[in-house]
Parts: sequence; C-alpha cells; structure tokens
Amino acid sequence: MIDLRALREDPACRAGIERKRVAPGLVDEVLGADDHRRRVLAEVEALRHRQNLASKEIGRAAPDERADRIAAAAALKEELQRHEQTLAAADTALRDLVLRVPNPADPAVPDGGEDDGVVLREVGTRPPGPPPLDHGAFADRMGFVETRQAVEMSGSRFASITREAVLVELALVNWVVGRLVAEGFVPVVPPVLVREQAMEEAGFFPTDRTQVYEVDGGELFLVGTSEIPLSALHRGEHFAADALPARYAGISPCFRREAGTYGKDTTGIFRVHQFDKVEMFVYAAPDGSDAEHERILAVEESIVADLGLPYRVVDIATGDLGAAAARKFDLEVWLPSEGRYRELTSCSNYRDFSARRLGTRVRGESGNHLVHTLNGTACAVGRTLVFLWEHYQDGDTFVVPEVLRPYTGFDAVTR
RNA sequence: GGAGGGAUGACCGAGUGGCCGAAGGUGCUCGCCUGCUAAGCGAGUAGGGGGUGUCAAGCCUCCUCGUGGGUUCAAAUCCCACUCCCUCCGCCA
Repeated sequence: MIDLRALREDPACRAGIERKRVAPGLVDEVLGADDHRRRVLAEVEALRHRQNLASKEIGRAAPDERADRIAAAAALKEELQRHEQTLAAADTALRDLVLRVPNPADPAVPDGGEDDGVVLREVGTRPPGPPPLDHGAFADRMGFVETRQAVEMSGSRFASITREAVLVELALVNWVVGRLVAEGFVPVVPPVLVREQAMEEAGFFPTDRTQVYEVDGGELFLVGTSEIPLSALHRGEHFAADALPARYAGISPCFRREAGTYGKDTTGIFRVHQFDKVEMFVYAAPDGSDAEHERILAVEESIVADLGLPYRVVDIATGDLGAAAARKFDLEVWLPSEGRYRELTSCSNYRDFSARRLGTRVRGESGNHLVHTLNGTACAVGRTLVFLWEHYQDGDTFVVPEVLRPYTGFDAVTR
C-alpha cells in the first residue's frame, strides 16, 4: 500500500506512480477520497471528543444531575453514529481506490514495457548454436521427467522430475542454501498454505487472486512463492535497529495457476504449476535497502555464474515492474534452443509498500519507521534444471556442473 | 472429536462498568552516589492515525488491553463470533 501523505505532499511520489501507467484520473480520485475521508474523520473525532467528555462528567456528577446528563449524552451519541456511518463509507471508498495504486517506480527505472528493460551487463560465453536436443527432448531422452502420467493424474503443466534429475535438484537446493547460510540468511521451510489475510497483507490479493489455488473451501491458499509466508514472519512487529538487515532464505514448493499463458512455454518443465524454489527475503532499514538490493543481485549473479550459465542483468522498465516493486532486476539466462535470454531469477525492492500493510517497523532514534522489504530468487529449481539440460548436454550424456558434484556424488549421467 | 481454562505494554503481572492507556515488578534510558563493577537512590519509558507547527521540538485529538462485532451516556471489565495457547478425555502415530 502506498504512503498517502507522500502522495499528497511529494510530487515525486505522484510522478513515480504515473510512470507505471495507472488509469488516468486514478491518482486524483485517490487524493479526493483521501481529502474527503480526512475531513469526515476530523468531524467524527471532534464529536467523539465531546462524547468522551460528556461520559466522564456523568461519572463525576451528583446523582440528581445524572438523568439529564445521560439524556444529553445519548443525543450526542446518535449524532456521532450518523457521522461514523459516513466515515465508514469514506474509509471503504478510499481503501478500494488506494489498493489499485502501485508503488511508485524509482526515478532510476527506465520507461517502457516488457521489452524496454535496460541490459546492464552480459556475463559468460554463449554457445554458438542450439544444442542437438532442446531441454524437453533431452530430458525425455534421459528419463529426467515423466509427463505422460503426470498429465493424466494432475493435468497439463504438471510433471514428475525423475531419476538422477532429482539428485541434481536436491544438490542445487543444498548448494544454494549452504551458500545463503554463509551469507547470513536464516533458512526457513515455511507453510505453503496460508490464510487469505496473509495473501492480502503480502500484496498478492486482490491483484493476483486468479493466479492462486484455493484449498479447503477457500479457507486456505497455496502460495506461489515463499515470499508470502516470509513476509508474514514479522507482521506487526518492531525490529531493533541493530537487528536489521534480517535475511531469510525460504525453501518451498510454489504453486501457480499460470492463467492466461495457454500455448506459452509448452516444452518440458519451463513453465509448470508446481516447482521448488529457494527464495531470499530481506527486511532492511529504509536507508539501507538500495544497498541490500545490490547485494541480493550479487548473490543471484554469483549462483548463476558458478553454475557456468551465460546471463545478462536487466533493469526492468516501469511497465513490467508490477504493483509492489519500486525497482527490479531480472537475471536472464541464455536458452540455446530458443536463441534468446529467458528469465531465471529476479529481485525486487518493495521499499515500504508491503511493510505498510504488514505493520512491520524498525525502532529508530527519531521514532519508528516502516521497514523496507526485498525479495529475490536464489534458485528456481525446476527452471534451473531446464538451463542445465541445454548447457550441459553432451550427446547422450548429462554433465553435472562442477559446483554440484560434491552434492550429487556423480560427475555425469550417460544413457 | 468432547469438556474446561486463558490471551493486558519489550517481558512478568494486577485490574469485573466511570477518576484506567492501565497498579506493581523486571528490563531499558538518563542523572546521583560509589576506587571499578555490583548494589542503592531519583526521574523517564507502549503503539498507531489525524490536525497544527520553521513539518523540528511541542501542542490538540482519536483509536488500540488477541481480532471483529454488539450492549451502555460510559467497556480491559458485560454479550456474541472468530483466531491462537494451555489442561483433561477420546482418537491417531
């Protein structure tokens, strides 16, 4: 949720919002609704004040005065209740509007849409051409995935990962988590089923409701990322200043409906409804969040680089940031079969956008402040396998990346 | 699944209708005292929103005693629902 005071008083805030191409007039509507609400609030509070005084006097009044005073206070109460209804309506109206307002884009974010991200750097050597088999065909050939029965039991975009691929998957998780622990991240295996409230406070509802699976008659929802439970880890809490940054590494399966992606990425397990992911989530002091963002990006880069995958870093443009991010970097890895870079990981700085609803603060010398939250993919396991299968296939052999060998116990798989 | 008990500030804990945003204690901060430390003495110390302000201190005000409703002129206190915790019984491992 955005900072209404900043929207009112800081022209840069409004500019950052409008760069995300919100509906024309939305910002003015919000400002109008906010103004109205505050006016009504002042009236209600003045009435409550009178009511409070009147009630306190009754407590002190002599017995023979009480009846009159109670009658007067009762009249005040009726008036107050009418105004409170107006206030409730104003609150609802403002809330409905304000939830549609995205986090302002950082001034450094480039303008434009999906294709307008700015490539900050390209790292690694791309192979000259496509591999003999694309990742889907290679995985088939090697017996690394089972799709026929998975689709029968669960539907399209489901797959079983099988045989040595499972050991590579576990190796990836172990290697990445070990590395994050060394970087000061606290590992967490969180619940993947959460209540609606957790979805709302993490900022996923109402916007992304269609992307989420419902369970138990709508009581619970399967998370699309462990970012959701990790953001709930400190809801309503106040950090001591020296407890920040607090870094967490979530390890969990992720579930996504992938509504609206029919026909896209139908090969292999590039885009599936269920996958495992190691996610970084950081609570940072407001003045330290940009540095923390760079740090998360550096971790992502080192993981991809150590896997020997050629990648580029993209500074995502305003139109592709999503509602919550003020700034976002994607790591795109070269997918030889498609001859282009595809997204593997991503990291965002939400600033105080999500902390505002979560009520997560840090105690400071000059009062308490909302924390900043950041998140980044350490390893989207299934999709990482996809890239490995293309970059590490050698005829009928899958070569295990060197950094993973201590974890797999084998160097290669040959069929 | 059945029966009962509970949720109060950073923490412990008192408070069953009004002078209670809340006794007392611990912790923390500042000061005094003391070779140092400990002890002792004194003062301060919840959060969030709105208004006002040289948006800085301050001042005014509202809300918050698990969450949301209700009763009442007035609710930490009474009623209802929900969430969570504990105890006992049953069940399962």
